[in-house]
Amino acid sequence: MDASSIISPLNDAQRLAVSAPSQAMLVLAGAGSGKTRVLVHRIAWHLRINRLSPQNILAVTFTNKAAREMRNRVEDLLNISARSMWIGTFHGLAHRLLRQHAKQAKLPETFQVMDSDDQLRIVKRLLKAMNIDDTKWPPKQVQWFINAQKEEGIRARHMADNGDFFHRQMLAVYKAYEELCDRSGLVDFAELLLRAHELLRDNDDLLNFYRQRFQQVHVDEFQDTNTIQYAWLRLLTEGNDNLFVVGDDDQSIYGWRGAKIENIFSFQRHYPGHQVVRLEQNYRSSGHILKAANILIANNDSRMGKELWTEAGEGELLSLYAAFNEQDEAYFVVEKIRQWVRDGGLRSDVAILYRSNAQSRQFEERLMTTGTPYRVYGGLRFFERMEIKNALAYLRLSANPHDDASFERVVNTPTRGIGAKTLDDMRILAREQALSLWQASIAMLDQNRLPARAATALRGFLNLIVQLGKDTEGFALYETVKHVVEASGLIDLYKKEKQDKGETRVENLEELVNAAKLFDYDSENAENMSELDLFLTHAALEAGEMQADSDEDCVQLMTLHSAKGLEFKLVFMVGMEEGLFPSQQATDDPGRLQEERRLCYVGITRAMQQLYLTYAESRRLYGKDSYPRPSRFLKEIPAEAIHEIRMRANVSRPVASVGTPTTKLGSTGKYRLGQSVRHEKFGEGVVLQTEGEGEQERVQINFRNAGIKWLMLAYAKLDTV
DNA sequence: GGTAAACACCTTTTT
DNA sequence: GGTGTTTACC
Repeated sequence: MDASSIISPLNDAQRLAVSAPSQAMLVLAGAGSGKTRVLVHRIAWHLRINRLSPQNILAVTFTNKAAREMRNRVEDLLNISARSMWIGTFHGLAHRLLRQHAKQAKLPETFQVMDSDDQLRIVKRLLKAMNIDDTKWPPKQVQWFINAQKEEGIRARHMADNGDFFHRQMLAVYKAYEELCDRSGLVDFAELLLRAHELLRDNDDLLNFYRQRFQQVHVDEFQDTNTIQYAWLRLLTEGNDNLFVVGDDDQSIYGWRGAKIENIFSFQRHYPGHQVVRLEQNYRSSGHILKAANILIANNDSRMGKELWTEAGEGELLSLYAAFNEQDEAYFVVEKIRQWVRDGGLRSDVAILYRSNAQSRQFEERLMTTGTPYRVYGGLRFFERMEIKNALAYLRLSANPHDDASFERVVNTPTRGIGAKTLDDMRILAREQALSLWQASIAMLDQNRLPARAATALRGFLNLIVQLGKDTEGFALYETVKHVVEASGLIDLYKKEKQDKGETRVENLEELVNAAKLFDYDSENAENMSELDLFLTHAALEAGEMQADSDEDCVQLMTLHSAKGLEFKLVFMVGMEEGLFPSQQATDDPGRLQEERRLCYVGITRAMQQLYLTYAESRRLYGKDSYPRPSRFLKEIPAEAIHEIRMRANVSRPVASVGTPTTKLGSTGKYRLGQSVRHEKFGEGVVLQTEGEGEQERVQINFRNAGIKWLMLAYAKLDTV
């Protein structure tokens, strides 16, 4: 393979980025402009043209999926094995560094990664143990505080008491949390990054080794990096100017979880010799869609600046539909989808995108009643399920009994008579003497500090854990897992649970055994971890798919956030209302509002062929009726790119469109605009207007099947739905 | 220790 | 209004 074959499938801007000499490079890649392609070809360029070995390449992404894709595409393009190339997520790579240099990182060899659920449990427990009021210091907020500090590289010992009691308590918990994690050999997600940073920062020889090894460093989705991630990248590359970052400031939608869009600006300061390349040619969407996206995002300030264009034609106009309420909205959307399918379209080419998960319900119901297959993204993932986490806790305990998080989790699951009192005493002892719960239990048993019954129960548990380890010696991984889920009593526990739920739990545990069987133990990259350790790490670092992939052709339902990076021929952006999108909390903060606008930009640019925007003039929100105004983003999209859809009955709507909604109430107040009603003969419908009073009061109703009718309230038999 | 009632919550999410 | 979590009670 020569230069031309790496370069020829690229456009001018892509080519410029891929073939540039080694230097700091910022590639501003608009939506659908081929950013992954540029990364992959850039790596190929280094390997083939600059004759770098795969070991000299580092490539960092945010998700395992993106890492896998990049690796596969490099392998496909060059027809090589990219195994020895460090491609992975920030967390995955940090973990790898820590495993390899556990000692220098001041970690026990057996350290385990915990997920945010484990972390939250630990915080809750600490609050209780420290007698801190969890209404004034909510566990979630404490967790957030700890992670935010770590992401800024700040440890508890770096923080001064600023005299504020609230802050002092936070700090105290942070400190206790760090101690507990150290004692238990537990590392949370933020800790992976922070410790990997400290490891390189404090060990010159290590740092030099890796700086020499990684001759080219590539970063995907650079706009999503947080402080510590960027600091880590700088350690590895500053002075060498070998940092190649790809990102899009207009698609930065994770500021709320610590992503620093400013890193893009800092990059330009920190790497003065850098070059900027803009990828603006879009290969995804048609003209009107791009125009809408461009004009919308132009309302933001302090952008790097970028305008998408396409060689494809104008395409179809965007469509705007004003629904009466959320049911009508769902009805409309699903009808359009059915039409699409009738016209030969695939359901999997269709996405319904919403701002918040709660909005999915209406659409699910409608899809269900029409028998349209669909798939909802989000929710619990495989390794996050309770039964799976319980099974993993047993496995972790048998590998490392000092893992307090796992100990707490299963000490009394299934119930074995170890009650709150016993545990409380144990926690106090553990805290006072800085012991793990495991050590504390042994101490209490040795000192006969427990009533006979509790002592027997606790001894039983300790023996069980030890026995699990002994029994499974020499077992294959899946045999170990199988033995543990059975011998721990988990299978029996869930078999007894009420039919439906228990059954799926047992199935999931069986699936876990299966996952262990399929687990690909890559001993080369194992960093002297056992297969079990590696499996447990895999479970924490990669929580797995949301649900089993069905091969059925499904309509895709997801939040705007999870749609990032995906594309669909037909897209519905629903709930385009003030208070929903942009969300209420964002409306009074210009910074957050701009992030909402970027989110809208992300949504629009998901659409390849057709984009529908919908909003409801009335919506039940938290059990109350609301009459939201249409989203400001609708007004920002140029009118000439939008086609406004009229009602199905083809009657001009009684309600004002974009602007103030008519919220005139009928005199009875019973039939409000947008109210769903049922009529004996005409079926279900929606109230459009009311007029008159008392005997003369009439309502206009749009019946789903019978069309629009005026009915006298005095005679019509109407029920509210 | 398991269930039912009371209660708080209510963006977005990956590792 | 719907859901998940804590509390109260048997």
